[in-house]
Amino acid sequence: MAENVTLKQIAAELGVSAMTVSRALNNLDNVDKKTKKRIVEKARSMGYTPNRVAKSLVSKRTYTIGVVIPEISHAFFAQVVSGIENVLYETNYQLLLTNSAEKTAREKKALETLLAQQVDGILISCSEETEDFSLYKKIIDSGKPLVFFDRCIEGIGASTVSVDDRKGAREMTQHMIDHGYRKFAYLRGPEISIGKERLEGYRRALKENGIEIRENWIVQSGFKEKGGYEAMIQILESDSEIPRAVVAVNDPAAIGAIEAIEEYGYSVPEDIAICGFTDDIRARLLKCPLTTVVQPSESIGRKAAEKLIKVIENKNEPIENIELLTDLVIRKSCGCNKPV
Amino acid sequence: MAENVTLKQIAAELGVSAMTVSRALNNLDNVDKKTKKRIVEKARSMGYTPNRVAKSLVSKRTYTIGVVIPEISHAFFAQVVSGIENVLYETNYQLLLTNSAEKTAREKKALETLLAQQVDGILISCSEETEDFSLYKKIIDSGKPLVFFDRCIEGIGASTVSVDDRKGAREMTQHMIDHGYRKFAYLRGPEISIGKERLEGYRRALKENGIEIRENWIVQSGFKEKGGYEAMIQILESDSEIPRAVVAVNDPAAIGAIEAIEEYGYSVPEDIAICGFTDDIRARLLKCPLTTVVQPSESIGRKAAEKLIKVIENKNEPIENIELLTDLVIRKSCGCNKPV
DNA sequence: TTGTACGCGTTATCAA
DNA sequence: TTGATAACGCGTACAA
Repeated sequence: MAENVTLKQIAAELGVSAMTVSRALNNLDNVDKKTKKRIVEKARSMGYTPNRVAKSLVSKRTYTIGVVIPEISHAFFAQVVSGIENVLYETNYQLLLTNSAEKTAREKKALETLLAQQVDGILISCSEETEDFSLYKKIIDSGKPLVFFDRCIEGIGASTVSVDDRKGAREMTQHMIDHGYRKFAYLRGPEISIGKERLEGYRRALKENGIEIRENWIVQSGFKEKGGYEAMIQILESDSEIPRAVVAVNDPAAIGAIEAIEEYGYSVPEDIAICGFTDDIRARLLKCPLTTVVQPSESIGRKAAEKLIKVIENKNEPIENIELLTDLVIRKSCGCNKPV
Repeated sequence: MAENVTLKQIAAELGVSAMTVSRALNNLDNVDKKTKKRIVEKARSMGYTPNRVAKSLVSKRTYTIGVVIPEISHAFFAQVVSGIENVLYETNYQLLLTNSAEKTAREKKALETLLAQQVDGILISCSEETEDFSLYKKIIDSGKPLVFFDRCIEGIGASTVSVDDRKGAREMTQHMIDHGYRKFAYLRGPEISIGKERLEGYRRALKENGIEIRENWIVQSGFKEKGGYEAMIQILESDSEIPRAVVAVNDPAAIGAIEAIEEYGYSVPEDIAICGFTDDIRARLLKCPLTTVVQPSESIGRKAAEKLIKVIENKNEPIENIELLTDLVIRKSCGCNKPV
């Protein structure tokens, strides 16, 4: 295969030095107009493309951003990535995408590879499994720019971009309370930022309204359909009673739970009202459209990428915890247009 | 910030040469066991990470694959990327993701950047807009491994991985014909591979059954909801008659068309039956679930990545046009469980 | 205006 | 078993 054309080759063809070619092609200094013209034309005709690898080795900049997400095929993350990509396109950075598949080990490997690749910065949304933050800390302490998005670790020296999960969950729960529900269950996510924050929002809302918090109705569901399904079954079988309303950590979990509810012969929202979080693309299309909390996914990606680039380009950029606002989307699954 | 540790630094600490460190860390040759142990430990304690940029400069390999897709937030492509990512993870390649946003200009820039980055190979699904294949041809002719997926250009020297679109469209249309429909309209995509193939499948099916093909009911819709909506309106207003059945180039177009149909006071499938292509995540969830053709999106990504890696690692790898099979998913929108 | 020398971090090659 | 040297392609610094 035709090897890539190099500065040296162009120089040889033209009988000038490689340096002159470099200068001409980078619009630098004073290069004789005629020489420059010859060089530019020759470069084009030979199909020259600057070798970024060599450039990076010298400049210690790769103009590449590493992104670690827990699951690409999850629509929310796809949209976040889309937001990131748009910013990087505008700013001439490249996107190196890795997937942790929710596994700590895979996330670790991804981060190490990104560092080896000399990415200029890292955007990461933590895997569901990760409990040990020491690797994040090490990277941050080494001075490598890093920004968390969506599933963030605050207080370890990096900026974060997330939605105000606690507030969103609290408002959602409050909405259900306002409608008269009193017997609540909660499908909780793992012990990472958003899981914790949303549960806390749920707890607050109940507490503020003097409603009993049944700990055995706060069940671990993870972030996926299957976990939601299983957690819901656990609740339905745990007691002689069933909850009147369920708040789920996200839409996939809620969708799984609905399946369980219906398998047990109950209907949504007449017997059990339920709401989610995320506004999954499917939420509005369900037989009983899901009430949920919208997260501005594309904006999260944009903001995170913008912040990261600021950090990269200005070492004094302050650490920020950026919170975007959520909105409630009231559909049918919360039963708020029907009597309790 | 703490600069990255280099071989030289480790060597200096240990009083050996950089070369020995390199050998020890790469499990090469004969390195004294004790020396090796000392080196490995030192490397770990100093937090050494090999610099891939420097490695690449020497080896001319980056273990990086560039992917160009038309739209990340499109669920189908997100799944394809997921399939690609899985293969790359298993084979220790990295994924450089770019988005053409369906624009030729952006696609061109993406390809040039990927080449400058010295990716080992390229996976691309053509943008909707692209009509000039000379850049693809130039890249392929230069010997840079490239594999098309989903939206492919055949016959210009690169392998392709796609579904048998023509067959899928033909079967879908045949299914509607079997159910008794005779007055068909078609929402067509752009003039790229899959657009052409599906239209051809549609034409064949009608022809084989001796059904009239109304050219003014074959309308350009593009690949998105908005285009489908507008195309459908054009059909509904073009004539005193309306079609009894509509075959759409993909699900988003069909979804847009359904909106138009309903706005005009018709219902699906009673007045107008419709089917799509892709099995979008929303298809099954629509008020009237959409009959469609399933494409094995994740497999497309896997196969394309696997083929590309074979091409990279074996220069004699033959050019193939890999076709994956589609399946019909009969839901309600084709009206096949109701009288015509 | 143009050229030379050198270094970025790694590996291949040949010598010790 | 280990080391010295050169090379990958480019850009900085200095010299001509």
